[in-house]
Amino acid sequence: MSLPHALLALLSGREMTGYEVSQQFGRSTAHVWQAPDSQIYPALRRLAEQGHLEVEEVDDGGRGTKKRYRVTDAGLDELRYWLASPTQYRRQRDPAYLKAAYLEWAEPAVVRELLTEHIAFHAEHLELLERTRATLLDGSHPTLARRLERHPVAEHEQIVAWKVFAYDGLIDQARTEIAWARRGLDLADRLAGQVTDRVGRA
Amino acid sequence: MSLPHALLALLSGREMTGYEVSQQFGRSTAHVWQAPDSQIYPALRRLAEQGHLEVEEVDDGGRGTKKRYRVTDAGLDELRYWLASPTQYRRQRDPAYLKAAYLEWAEPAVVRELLTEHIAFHAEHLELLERTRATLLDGSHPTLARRLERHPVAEHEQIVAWKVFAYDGLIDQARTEIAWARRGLDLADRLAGQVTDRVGRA
DNA sequence: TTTGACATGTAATGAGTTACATGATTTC
DNA sequence: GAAATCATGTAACTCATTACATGTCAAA
Repeated sequence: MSLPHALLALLSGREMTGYEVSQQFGRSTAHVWQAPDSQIYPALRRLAEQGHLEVEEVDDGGRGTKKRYRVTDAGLDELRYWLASPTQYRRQRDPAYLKAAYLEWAEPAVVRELLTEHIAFHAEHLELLERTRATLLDGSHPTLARRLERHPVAEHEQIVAWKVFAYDGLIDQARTEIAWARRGLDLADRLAGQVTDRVGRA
Repeated sequence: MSLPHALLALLSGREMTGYEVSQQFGRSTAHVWQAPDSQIYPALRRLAEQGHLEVEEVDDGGRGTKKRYRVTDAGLDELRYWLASPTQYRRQRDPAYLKAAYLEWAEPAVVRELLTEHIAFHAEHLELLERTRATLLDGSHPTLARRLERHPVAEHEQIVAWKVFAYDGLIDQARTEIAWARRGLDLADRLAGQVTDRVGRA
């Protein structure tokens, strides 16, 4: 149930239209919380109904109207309340680890493909995370830059530091996954070697 | 959509009643895939309807009947098919990391509590994982022991190795989380120190 | 005698996914 | 002329969660 809080957190940086929010959810916020448009637009409407967001209808030059959302004081209170309430850890559900525990049912080729794809997936993710982390530090992250404008300079270091901290954790996670899958490939080789040995001796 | 596959994987070790399955989902399988009873019983029924499981009604001495489920050949095929199909990586949705990225909105005391709880949660989890890993290696893991009985000795090492591999990954994940949150506590101290400095100088 | 294990679910609700709908404008 | 971007959703469905329901038996 954190989607509304993810939206409040994102909009705490600056006001945005629904479309901009959905764009951010495809870029920066996506690293910690992903959601499709079909969840975002209704969630924004509900937050507005609850008074956590303020809506302004903006004319969009002939092609209809767009809605600009701004966090209200009640919305900021809700954000702080959520940060202070106990974190709801989600149930463990990891398809890759579930598969890993039962790899005795898979052919060696399947095992290798699975682990290779695990590495590829997280390597790509890792690269993206590292690139984004760099933009946080060199000031070229547009959403962060706009966020900082609204805060006194004394607070900037703190704001940046927590964002970098979050990315550091995600980067560590990705590296952990890659290292694990590499050890899995080594294990696959060892197990294959043993089978070969037995066949050779027979 | 991996719950049915988690059930097939678990039942590939030996036949079980619905209750035993739900017990295992509270113990060994839970580390990679958790589900409540209300999901497990209907899922077992659906797997039986699809022919992936075989049901046997067992009289339970006066107190009704229980159902014993056994994986069919079609069920094993489905398990192998699932292992070979591309892993569906789930959308990133981590409340702890979402909070971390916006900790500038939280009081220092809230930050510390959050990170301390993150450490406690994963430390407890880690301990459980390490204890379970040990039982896999010393032969005292009951579900694994029963699974091995049904396989030739030559395959035992392989079966155990993949289970241990999965646990090793989960253990690394838990350690990564703990290390990350510890660095967060250091960061909180550093940021608090700076505020104190400024106040001191003023 | 009450607690916990055994045994199997249903019902209501909420969260999340996939596919689709619509139409303008800008860029290649 | 086609593709991408802007802009906002609905509808149908599946998956997951929480709470509840029901009754027996064994052990403390």
